[in-house]
Amino acid sequence: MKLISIYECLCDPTRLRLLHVLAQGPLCVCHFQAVLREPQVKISKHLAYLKARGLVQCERDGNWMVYALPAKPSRELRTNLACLQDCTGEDPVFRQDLARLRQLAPKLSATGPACCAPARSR
Amino acid sequence: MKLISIYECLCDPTRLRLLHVLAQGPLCVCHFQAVLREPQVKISKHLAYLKARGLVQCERDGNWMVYALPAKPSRELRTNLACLQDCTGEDPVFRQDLARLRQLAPKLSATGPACCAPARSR
DNA sequence: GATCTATATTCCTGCCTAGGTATATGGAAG
DNA sequence: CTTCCATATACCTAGGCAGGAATATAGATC
Repeated sequence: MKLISIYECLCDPTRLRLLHVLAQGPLCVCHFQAVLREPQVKISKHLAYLKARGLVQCERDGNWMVYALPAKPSRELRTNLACLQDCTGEDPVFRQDLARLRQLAPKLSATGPACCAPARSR
Repeated sequence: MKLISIYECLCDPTRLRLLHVLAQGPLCVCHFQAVLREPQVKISKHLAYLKARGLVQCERDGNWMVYALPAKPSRELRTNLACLQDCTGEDPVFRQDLARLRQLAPKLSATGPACCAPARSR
């Protein structure tokens, strides 16, 4: 029953925040650290959890790992992610995450979703 | 963060089945036993879990405890229950539960949501 | 090859939960 | 008051997960 693994992913606040932010577009781990203000281990482990259950995909880009929602989400996943977006509107934690993500926006459009990228080939 | 407790409730198969069946209307514990074909302890404990988090309400009717979805569900709960209904369509387990519920229908309309009720005042 | 950086993994501890068995409760009926 | 029925709770065991600290890995740079 695959639905269950979706809900298992959704029943932790950190993972909800990750998915909520990911809905805005792909992101690398260190950007997640900046947006959520949580330690690297915590972020990495929750992303691994999500990946093991197919809620996110990832791709290496140099030193950085860029995470994204699946290109072709299942019907259940699509429905539930939409539902999540629908439920996060008022909560200050989610709003603050988005606010910090927006602060990163200029850097993102310069370098892509991978991080700070001081000396990278693009 | 109340959303989390909703998802905590949704991440167990038995609880999903209970909520799915409850969407059809209130029901007593022994009817749940018949519909899910699960032992009484299991049903009772999961209903208690749901109740503790406000996903169901209950009311005593003689010897029977009748469980129901909240009269005024929060926005998050409403959205997620709708989403759940949307995701359960094809799964054989959920379909079978509904089929067994329908078999109980004549008895239900005779006695109300409380059980077999051999000698009851209505 | 040595080093640095970003990220992943391992190990540990504490907590929560699922499931079962046995037992308790609370109301109805005799 | 005793018995019976439906349901709830206590107790136990095994497993999973969250979080942190320390360490490993993989690619880039020198």
